[in-house]
Amino acid sequence: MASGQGRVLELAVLGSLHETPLHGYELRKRLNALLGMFRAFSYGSLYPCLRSLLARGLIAEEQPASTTIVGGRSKIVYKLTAEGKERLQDLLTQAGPSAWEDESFGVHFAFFRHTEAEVRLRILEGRRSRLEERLDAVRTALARTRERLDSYTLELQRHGLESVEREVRWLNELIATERRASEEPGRDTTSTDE
Amino acid sequence: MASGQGRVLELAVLGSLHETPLHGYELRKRLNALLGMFRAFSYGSLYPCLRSLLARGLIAEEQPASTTIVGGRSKIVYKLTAEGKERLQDLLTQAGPSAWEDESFGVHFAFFRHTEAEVRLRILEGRRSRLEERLDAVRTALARTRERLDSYTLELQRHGLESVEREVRWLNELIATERRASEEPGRDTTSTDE
DNA sequence: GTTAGCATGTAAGGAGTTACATGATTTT
DNA sequence: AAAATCATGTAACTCCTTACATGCTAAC
Repeated sequence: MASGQGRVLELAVLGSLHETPLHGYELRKRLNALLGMFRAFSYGSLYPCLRSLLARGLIAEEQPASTTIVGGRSKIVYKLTAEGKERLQDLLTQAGPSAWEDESFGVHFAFFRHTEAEVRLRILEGRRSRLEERLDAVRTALARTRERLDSYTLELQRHGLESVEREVRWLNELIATERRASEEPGRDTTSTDE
Repeated sequence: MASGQGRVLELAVLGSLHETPLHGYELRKRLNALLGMFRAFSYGSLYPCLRSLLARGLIAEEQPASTTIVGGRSKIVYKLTAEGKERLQDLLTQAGPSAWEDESFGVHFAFFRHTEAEVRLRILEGRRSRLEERLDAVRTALARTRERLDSYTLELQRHGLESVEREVRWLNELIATERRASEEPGRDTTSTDE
């Protein structure tokens, strides 16, 4: 009964609108260009989400200042309200499973430049432990296996392990970079918008 | 109204039970060991799926021949019926989007040794085109982008592209291997069970 | 003039998760 | 004797997709 649409899509929408006002159709294209490698949203989820956000006062329709008014059913351009910005900050501050699970990590990462350095670090580390747990679980299960596995199963395991290991190494680099940046007294990386 | 649970889980269950009869709890562990890098199933989906399969006559309870009968609520070991084997073959023969999308590809691949060589090839090629479409879409969208992207967004794009490109290369190798095997007049790889 | 793409929306349903409820069995 | 883990199951809920319905506008 929270509101209808999920937090991942909500974050994606609020985050995108924070950069620039957009209408639904283009918003979806942006999102799918930004996150296309990880997930894709359909109109059937986007429009209801926009409605919900509008009803909750987190976004508002922007008056088209002498542009794109052609008549009939035109674009509805949405922009973030003050409450929407607050809500966005709130979502971006949450460093928990809801930030580092498969479905959500990409979206959270995509808006890292609006996220505090501390939170960024905790999310990256959280994701890394999540993946390492998974590696452990599969590796120990594999070690306990009595029967010989066929070549396809083995290949799938090998490829899966390798992919996850690669992501762990990627995270290691990102974490190291974050640490270096936060210890460095020079220029700040805590890119503040506004 | 098809039956309740989805085809992916159904395939995973039928495929596992084809190797050896199992009870729900262990079935889940097997599945999550086999597919743990790609997805994980919970009991809340597994048990209803088993009930549905039982009701449809695709699996049956195995009589515990003088073993593991302790009293009260014991293990319920399921085995594949003749209809279940047919259904499994049916599912394994379907080479369409339902076989090469993200959620299903891993499961289909995991049981490739029960799949005909021709179907294997079409699934691998289908997955490859799917990923290439995705690459194209994201790359052209990226090329059309006017604004400069921040470093996190760029890093996400770079990592995403690289991961997908890696999977495409992996698929290329697998496809080449399949082709070589099918042209080779020597020993067959069309591993028939039974 | 018709296909393709832009633009918005809804209803129904699919596929699974979470949280709960229950109890046996093994390990510490 | 407490804690962990084995074992089965259900109800409510989440989140998203598919398919549909509608109409405008640009390109060919």
